[in-house]
Amino acid sequence: MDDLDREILDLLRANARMPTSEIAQRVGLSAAPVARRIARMEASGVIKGYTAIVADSSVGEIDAFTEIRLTGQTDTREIEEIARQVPEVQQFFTISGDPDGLLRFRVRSVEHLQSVVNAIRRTGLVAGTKTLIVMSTWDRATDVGGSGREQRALDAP
Amino acid sequence: MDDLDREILDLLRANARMPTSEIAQRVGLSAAPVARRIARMEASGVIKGYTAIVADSSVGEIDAFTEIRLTGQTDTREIEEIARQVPEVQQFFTISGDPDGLLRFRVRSVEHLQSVVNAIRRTGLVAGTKTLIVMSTWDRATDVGGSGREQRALDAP
DNA sequence: GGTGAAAGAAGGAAGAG
DNA sequence: CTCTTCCTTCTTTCACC
Repeated sequence: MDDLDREILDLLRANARMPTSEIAQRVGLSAAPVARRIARMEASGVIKGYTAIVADSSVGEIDAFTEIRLTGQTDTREIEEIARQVPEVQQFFTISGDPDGLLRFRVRSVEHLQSVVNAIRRTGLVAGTKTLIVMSTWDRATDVGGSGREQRALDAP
Repeated sequence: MDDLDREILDLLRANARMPTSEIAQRVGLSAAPVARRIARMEASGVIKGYTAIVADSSVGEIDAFTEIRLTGQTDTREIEEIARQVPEVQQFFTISGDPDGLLRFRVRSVEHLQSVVNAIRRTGLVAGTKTLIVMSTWDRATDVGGSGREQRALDAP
């Protein structure tokens, strides 16, 4: 993991479908070593995957978050069990503090939302939930003009 | 937007780097119409982009969410202004209810986290913040075994 | 939506620094 | 040990049916 790897990661975060040859050109290498670096990062788990960012509303779906508070004796790792039981859950985050976790899911309607929230409660693992319905989303990685380095302003703490 | 488009979306969500030829094979079409459909969805804004999912901890970064409550007179669309002023912000979500928004960002350290939270407060747009530090993440789209259709359990409300 | 040809990208092998 | 340069194979893209 050197600076070149981090540059490659930034470019892939901005556009996961960017050809290796273009990445190579931007970081000042030829294509072969870039491909090898990407393969290495995929194998080592630094890169967990590539995904398309879809405007849920244009597919007629609702994007929502549910904060969950686990029951006293529940290990935070059991949040995975909720995701397993509720197939609408797309992502979860284990949180240090309050709440204990954040679930993100997509539903087709408000009725469907209700049934998903109830399914989460029915797992018996959660002491309480609070659901946040997303009205709009924005992502720097895919925003226009965001074409590389300016996406990582992590240099100035 | 027909069922074929939705299948293609599912496959791209699961693996944005999947070759068009393989998508074509899975949905039972040839490569050319699949490429046309993807291009159309990109142009119409259904597909907003493609991104790599990176294990932040392996890059030595902290992933965090901050719930924000806006000051009384602030339009929810001004959350965009916060993202513009605080370059560490990677994503934001406009929420219906309480809180008004959710910001997601990456930082290098706890000190850096503090400075970002303060930068958010300093915008003058927020009445309050609550920050959630992510300990672990999971994403169905990139989870092993998630190879297509079973990711969309949206059929049974 | 399918087909076929041209342009381009990916992956592998050999060699230079 | 890592980058570069080819070379082959596969993919994408564009014409047109």
